[in-house]
Amino acid sequence: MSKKNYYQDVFEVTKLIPHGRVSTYGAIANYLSLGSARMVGWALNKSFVEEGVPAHRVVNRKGELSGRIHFPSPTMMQELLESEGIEVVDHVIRDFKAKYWSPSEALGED
DNA sequence: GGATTGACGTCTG
DNA sequence: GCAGACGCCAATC
Repeated sequence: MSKKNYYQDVFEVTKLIPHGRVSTYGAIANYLSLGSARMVGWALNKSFVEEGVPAHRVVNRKGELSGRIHFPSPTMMQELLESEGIEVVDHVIRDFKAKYWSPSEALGED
């Protein structure tokens, strides 16, 4: 079994998100060719079983913390993002486009 | 084993 | 430009 499960790939990509950056479900889904952004969200739902997965850095295309409700605390996600220097207003990332990080950037990380 | 749901995204009206 | 509906694919009930 050299190939990991698709959600394991989601964990890996999510872990690759730099500090102070955020990514979207669609970007990861597109990068992993999952075909559905929902798969990413569902996979991240299991991310709690896996440690070291900054699921709080993953938001929807609108930059909204749509998954905050699945966290131990609905404010934990925002607190974590603010702790990384990401401004969050009304559960929405400010300058989301500027904080946006694409998994493709991991290729030329260097 | 079928129907529903789900941390979303894109299209059409 | 905003709102509503549909599609994705897998897991859970």
